[in-house]
Amino acid sequence: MKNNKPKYNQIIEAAVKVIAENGYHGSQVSKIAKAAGVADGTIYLYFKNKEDVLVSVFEEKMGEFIKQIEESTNQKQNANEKLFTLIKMHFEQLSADYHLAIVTQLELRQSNYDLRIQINNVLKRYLTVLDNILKEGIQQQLFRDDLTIPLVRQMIFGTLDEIVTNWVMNEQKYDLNKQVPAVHDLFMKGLSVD
Amino acid sequence: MKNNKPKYNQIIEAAVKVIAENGYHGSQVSKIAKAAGVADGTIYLYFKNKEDVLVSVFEEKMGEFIKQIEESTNQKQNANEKLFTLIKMHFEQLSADYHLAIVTQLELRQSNYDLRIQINNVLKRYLTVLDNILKEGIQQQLFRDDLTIPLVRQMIFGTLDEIVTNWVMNEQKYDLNKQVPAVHDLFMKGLSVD
Amino acid sequence: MKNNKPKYNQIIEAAVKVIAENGYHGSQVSKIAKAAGVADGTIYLYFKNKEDVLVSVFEEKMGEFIKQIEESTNQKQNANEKLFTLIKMHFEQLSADYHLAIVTQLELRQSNYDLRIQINNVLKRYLTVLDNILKEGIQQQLFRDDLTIPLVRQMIFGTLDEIVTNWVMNEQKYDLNKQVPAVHDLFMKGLSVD
Amino acid sequence: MKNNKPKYNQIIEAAVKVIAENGYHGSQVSKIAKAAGVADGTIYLYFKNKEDVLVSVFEEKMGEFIKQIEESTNQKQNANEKLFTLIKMHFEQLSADYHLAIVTQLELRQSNYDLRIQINNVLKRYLTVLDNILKEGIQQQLFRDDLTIPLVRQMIFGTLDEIVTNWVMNEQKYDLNKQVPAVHDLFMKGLSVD
DNA sequence: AATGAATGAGGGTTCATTCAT
DNA sequence: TATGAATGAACCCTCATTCAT
Repeated sequence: MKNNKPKYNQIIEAAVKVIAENGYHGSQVSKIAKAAGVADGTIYLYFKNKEDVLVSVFEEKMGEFIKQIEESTNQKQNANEKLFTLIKMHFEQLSADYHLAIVTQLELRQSNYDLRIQINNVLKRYLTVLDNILKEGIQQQLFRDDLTIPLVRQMIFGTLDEIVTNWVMNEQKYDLNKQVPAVHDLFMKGLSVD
Repeated sequence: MKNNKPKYNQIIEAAVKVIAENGYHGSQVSKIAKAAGVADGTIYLYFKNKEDVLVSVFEEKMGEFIKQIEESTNQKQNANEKLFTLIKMHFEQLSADYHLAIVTQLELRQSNYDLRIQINNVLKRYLTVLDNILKEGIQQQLFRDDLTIPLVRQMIFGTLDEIVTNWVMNEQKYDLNKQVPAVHDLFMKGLSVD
Repeated sequence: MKNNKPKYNQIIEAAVKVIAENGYHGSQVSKIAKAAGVADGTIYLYFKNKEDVLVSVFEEKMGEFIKQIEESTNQKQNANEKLFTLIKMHFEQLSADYHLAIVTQLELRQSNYDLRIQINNVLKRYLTVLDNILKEGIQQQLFRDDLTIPLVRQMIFGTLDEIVTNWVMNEQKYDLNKQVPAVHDLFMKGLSVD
Repeated sequence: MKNNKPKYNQIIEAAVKVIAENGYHGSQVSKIAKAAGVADGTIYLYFKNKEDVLVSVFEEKMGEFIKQIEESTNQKQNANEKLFTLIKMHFEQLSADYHLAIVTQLELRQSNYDLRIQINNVLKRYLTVLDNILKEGIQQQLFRDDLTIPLVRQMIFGTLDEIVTNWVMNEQKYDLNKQVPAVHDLFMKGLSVD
């Protein structure tokens, strides 16, 4: 198992730090290696190439990110609360990890098409969580039954992602966590007065 | 005036085509020049450097994109219809220009931080249009008066952007325009049953 | 005749100014053209190529420089006075023309081998003046008759050139003209005590 | 230590050869690398950039050149003999190294202002040797005590440099070493008959 | 397993020169 | 004569990857 090798994790952690501090294009393999305390060549004993390092960063970090959301939402009984928890956990985790937020929202987006395909694969698990909450909400008659699930999923994910990106680009000046109720309320009630 | 110079436009059009077909990192200056039917050096008579070409592509294309949305929404009387028109025009224009959709949704996002800052400046006009519709809707008592405008704006933009990006990444297999009423409905009514 | 064309001289004068202010490598044809108030292409109506401009600058300016020295030394009766006058005129003329001194001592030396060959041709007239003074001095029994003329010529030219170059590189902080008697004295008497 | 790295010296030697044979402007990094038997990128493991290679060539070669002169003159007892030895060593060393003479006398002078500043710094050691000989000569009452040392230093250096440059530009057709006594004699006795 | 010196392909940009007007 | 827009060849440097030790 990859993850049990200590150097593997050293490299992943170093990569997050280096990318957050130097940007995607300022993160040479040699810089990551140095930050990880290994030789350049050692990177290639644990990763196929540089792209594999970046994908792995995303997989490891987003895997944990999604796992936390899964576990937290599972503890809630109804879809409404689950949605609230998902939003809360999404904002909370990225608020808590300064480096990670920069890396996922800004830097890894500069990767090429192929890398983004792989990133999307990782995100599928997140989208599945969302889909399940939506289905459950409809069954529980908390959500409208005429909703197109993929569309709603895109709305929710697009919104959360946009909000976090804006927050990161504004140098994280305000408290993201305070937005949770308003965002949840917006999803639930929409714009209309009645 | 920049725009009246035919070579300027030739280069812009060539850049869109080359970037759409070769990806951001596969779009060398020489490739763009060849596609535009000019010499490499000619690029530098019209643009400061390669980045300036890319910024200009975005400015010209998104400028027109936003102008169309502004004009169309201005012809509508109430905020509800304006929002509908905005969504419709957003999807319509990107549906209609295969290359442009790829470039704006996928390729230009791979640009570095500085370029993305400039891209965001161009998008401000779009966000202003959105903000004005929202303010108008609240005044007209069509939208709830407890809405946080920046948040709603982020929701709408994030959603539309995510939907278009998904459509492009799915190789534009389905008809984006058919989604307009559902998206509009989603924004208006939210998820709740009542 | 080249010299009667006003544009020819405009370009020469512009070249001296531009090279003095921007250095050899910062003096593009377009910059010289602009300073001369002509179009880039016009340069090529009066000069074969850029190198020809630079050679012509040297020819024109050094031609006048040497002519002044020839005329002044011719008015002196003996070789000793002629040598004194040559040194005086050499320093005087370069002291008086700030731009010219920079161009001849520093910038044109950065030219390539071929250009320097042509520069040396221009300097031959100067060296001939020197040789004649030396021959005359020997005939007049003012100078030792065992002198090797080419060697002495190289000593005198090398010395004057080195002194002026040092003065230019020290940003012309001291008065070059005050050095004339000491330099002349040095040439005449050498280092020995007796 | 730089000098113990074999590649460092390979590159220096290759640079001298390439510059001597192709001229300053014909000496691309790739050409130097090829001549040194290393990859282009290897140059940048040992030198900051191309200019650093050229400065280092001058530092290494002139450093050795000056060291030889220092050691040889130190073995002589009086200033007169030291001056003779300095001239002799100056001519001897450049006579002995065909490539080096071309590089120092012709090609490196085509470098830009910044590089020439650094070259001048290297030469300061040579000028100090000269100054010390002059001071010693005055103390020993072998040289006139009314000499202005900087001026005499400029005369001697300017003369030697001009003589060697002429010899190189004449394709080294005559024996430079035979000139030593005459040059020394000229410095000592000057031009005057008495 | 680990090292790190060495590799070498690849591209944005400048600028002397040309030529249609 | 004069223009100046257009040309396109030329080059330094970076950095992901390899491989002998």
